[in-house]
Amino acid sequence: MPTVSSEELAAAAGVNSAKLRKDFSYLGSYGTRGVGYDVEYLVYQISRELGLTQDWPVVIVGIGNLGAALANYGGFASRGFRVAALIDADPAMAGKPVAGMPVQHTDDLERIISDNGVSIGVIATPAGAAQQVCDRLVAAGVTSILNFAPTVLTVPDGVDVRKVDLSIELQILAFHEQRKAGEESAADAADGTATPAVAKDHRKGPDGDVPAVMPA
Amino acid sequence: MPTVSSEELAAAAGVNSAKLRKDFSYLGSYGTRGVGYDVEYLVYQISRELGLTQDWPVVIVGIGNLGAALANYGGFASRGFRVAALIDADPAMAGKPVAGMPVQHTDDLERIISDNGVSIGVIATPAGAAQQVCDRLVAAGVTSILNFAPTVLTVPDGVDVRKVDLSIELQILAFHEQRKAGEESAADAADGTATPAVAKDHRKGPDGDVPAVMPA
DNA sequence: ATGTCTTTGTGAACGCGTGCACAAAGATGG
DNA sequence: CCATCTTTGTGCACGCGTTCACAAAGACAT
Repeated sequence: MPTVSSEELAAAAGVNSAKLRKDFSYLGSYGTRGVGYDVEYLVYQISRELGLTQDWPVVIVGIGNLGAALANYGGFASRGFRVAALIDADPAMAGKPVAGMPVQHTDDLERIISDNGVSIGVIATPAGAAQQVCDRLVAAGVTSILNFAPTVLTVPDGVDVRKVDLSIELQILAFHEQRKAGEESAADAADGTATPAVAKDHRKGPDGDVPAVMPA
Repeated sequence: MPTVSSEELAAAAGVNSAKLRKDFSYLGSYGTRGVGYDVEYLVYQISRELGLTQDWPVVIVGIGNLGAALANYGGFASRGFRVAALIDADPAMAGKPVAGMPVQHTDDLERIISDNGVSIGVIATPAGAAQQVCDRLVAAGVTSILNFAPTVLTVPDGVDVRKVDLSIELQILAFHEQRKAGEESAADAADGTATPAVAKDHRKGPDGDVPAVMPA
């Protein structure tokens, strides 16, 4: 029976082994003392807890470059997602095959959602259309929305929205890049403002050490 | 002179006003007691600190659907980024206009980087090509890489890499969606495993309450 | 069986970030 | 010029998450 110890996993993931064990204990995963965790059982338990064992039908609305990229993205299928439909407002797109499936027109949005029991929608439309699409998705029964459009969506309680801003990560890189450059010529010529003391190791968290508040 | 108080800003951003003031104090931004912060000056200071006032030339390598989507993305320009070049390995793509600029061939990668003084590169290639592209970017002088390819890149010290996984956000939504469904029929039939005690309000942080360790 | 050795699961301590609360600073009005 | 009022900047305390450290549990050898 192939097993892994928390120590091995922690080293691989770059985290503390105690934290890892504590996390696993929250999930109810049971290892065997003196041996470690049964790999297969552990993978199954974590997958189940994360919802990877379920089949989540999703619709992608807005089949531009980004929508097409998402439709073709291989990572979805392996994580339990199934693209149930591609929807676009452009009649010229209707019927065109993208990622091996025909694009459908926005008119059929409600029917598609309901027929496929879709509860997760992806919005990849231009900013102007996003809120309207969002409202229709929600009205049709979607309760989770992944928003790639550069707008803040308003939704009723009980609906989750996550906004993906493709430029934020780039901005974080630029932030650190700037700091690198500043370290070489140590002084901050501009106006005597001292360089703020921010944690040096910015490879830790997913969002680094960027302040909470940014200008829009 | 238009001003804002930390209280107003905090309410708008949904954070604590003391934290906001403390953050600002780290940036060396000075407000005026009894008045607040001069909006224009504050915006400038924050922009400067985040590197938004600089002009960052970036190259996008891999002009598939995603690369094209990124090239067309409007959010870059407004945040201080300038797409200096689009690069693709496919000779058939060379010269084709995407987002108003001609795609260039990978052969010229080194020259493009050096001519434009590029220090930030975006990789939107298939997984198989990513590491090789990465190595060439780094060798040519790039010190920050935004990786959209589903691979973990290996880079020398001093080079920053940020990986964007388009399915992670979707997975987080599915995780909460699953929980929503589970709350209706309260019991966890499966195997007597108790539902782990995780923070209920998952709309706070950018990465919600998903455990640190996930299967690849 | 009994002892040793490995690794888990977790109570307790530590450290850090958040939020409270207030003194200091400056505006504004009399 | 003084009093009052608003809002900043920050010391301090609290709470939470991470890490330490160890007892308990089980495997494995003798």
